Amino acid sequence: MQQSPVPPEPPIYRRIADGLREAILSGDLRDGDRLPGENALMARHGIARATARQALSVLINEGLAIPKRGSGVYVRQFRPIRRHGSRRLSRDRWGRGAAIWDSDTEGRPYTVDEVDIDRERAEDPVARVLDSSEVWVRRRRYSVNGRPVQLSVSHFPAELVEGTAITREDTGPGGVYARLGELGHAPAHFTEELRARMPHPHETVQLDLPAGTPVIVIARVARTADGVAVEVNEMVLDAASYVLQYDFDS
Amino acid sequence: MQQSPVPPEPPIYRRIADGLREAILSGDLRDGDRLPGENALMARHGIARATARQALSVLINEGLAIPKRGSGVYVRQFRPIRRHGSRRLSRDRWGRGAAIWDSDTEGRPYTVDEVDIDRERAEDPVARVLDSSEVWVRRRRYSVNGRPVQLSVSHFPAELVEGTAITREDTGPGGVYARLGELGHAPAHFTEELRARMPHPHETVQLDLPAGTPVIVIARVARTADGVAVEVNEMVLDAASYVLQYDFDS
DNA sequence: ATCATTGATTTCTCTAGAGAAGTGCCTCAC
DNA sequence: GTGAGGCACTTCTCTAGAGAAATCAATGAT
Repeated sequence: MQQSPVPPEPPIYRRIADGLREAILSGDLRDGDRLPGENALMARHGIARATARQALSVLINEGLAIPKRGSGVYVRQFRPIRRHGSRRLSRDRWGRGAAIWDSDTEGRPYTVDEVDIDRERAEDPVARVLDSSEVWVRRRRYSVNGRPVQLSVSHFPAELVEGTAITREDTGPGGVYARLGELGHAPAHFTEELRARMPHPHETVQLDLPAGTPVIVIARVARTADGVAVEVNEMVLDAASYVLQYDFDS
Repeated sequence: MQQSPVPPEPPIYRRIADGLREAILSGDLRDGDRLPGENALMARHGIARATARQALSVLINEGLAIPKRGSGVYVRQFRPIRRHGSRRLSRDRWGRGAAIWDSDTEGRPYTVDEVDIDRERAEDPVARVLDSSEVWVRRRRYSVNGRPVQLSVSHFPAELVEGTAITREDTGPGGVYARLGELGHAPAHFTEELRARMPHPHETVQLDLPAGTPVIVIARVARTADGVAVEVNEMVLDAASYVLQYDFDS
């Protein structure tokens, strides 16, 4: 026997999800619009509640819709912030309007929600890169317009920054990089390693992420002109809130 | 009245999911191990099938587990490829062992699965950046070890590349960039815009993605030394298969 | 006018059961 | 030995129903 020549048609919940997705992607349903809810889908298609929920959960896990308990299911909106890798190269040499993706022009105020500073024993990869078993750790959460968008954990070699403003909440003008400069260890080279994955539960809570939202994880290593690593910074970004931009030559 | 002082304990399905996640993240369950399935969870916790499924679906949507119909649910593995942004800067100046995340050392063979070349009318953002309403489009799929990992769609201004090898399947030695160089339009500056999101259905099919896997979308613009855009390349990467690395100064 | 309460609507959690469909192993015929 | 068939086990899809919990608007009391 050959393989069945009829492509088996997809299950009900998927056909319903496909229809709704089509409506969203085609623009029939726009940012913030209300989708037909469980009851509406049950009535219209003559299906059980669980099946209607399954259809909606497809869109929710795809990040296209957001459920609001007691209210309804709504089309999600996407209005990201632009984050530049290397500032030095990305100055408006090639002007505006050249971007592929829309993004809110800078100018939105970043606020630091939570700060937590500690001296700790360094974990393995960090210890190896910084060549130091003890580190000062600065944990912060950033928000824009009241919405948390980024978690950041910076590590510094303990002996290097001991007693400086880097170990205090207020790092002074210019921030930690200015302080490192004063110590004769100004960062000159950066390496950013970048991944995307689904968030862990504590990240979901701290960033207030709806289902279906990945996070972008950036591990940045800052080095002096001599190649000595002076900072390891692991950032966790709400992927729906960011467009990252990197510019380079050659 | 004050707010309820008792934090309401999470629902059953979530407590079960938390337990399993703990086992995975702590290493009790390792790559490829089999998780307790629906029947096991039903028996052990005295719950209905739907509730057991709900617990498992949490882990599946988090990308921690992969269901295999007729067989079981298994712990997912993560062994990414490293992709370098700027080759020029990232030469081993700062040696090996300095990376934060493990990744398979290069050397794995890329293969191009599918190629599709067409002359088309350019869509809006591409037309604006390339300053050209007609483009040649090269669509490709890349695989590593037989697994598809990346989709890539390159756009070139039609008048610029008309009649060259860029419009043919075999672009010759050095690829499209060598051909652009021969035309006097060698790429010198690159801008990469980068997002992460859940995949669209056709991406799920083409990359054979399990649930809970985000994609990384990179829009790269290549420009000549004069700042003229000569290529727009939109890439879609399986996020579980990649670590991206960018190096820059200042 | 302002605030508390009520009620309708909505999503969320869970039970119980049933058949379909894919996987993998074992047995039996050859 | 080797292959075919069957069987147990697994995930997948769906039905029907019920109560909990959050939201939102309207109503009523102050």
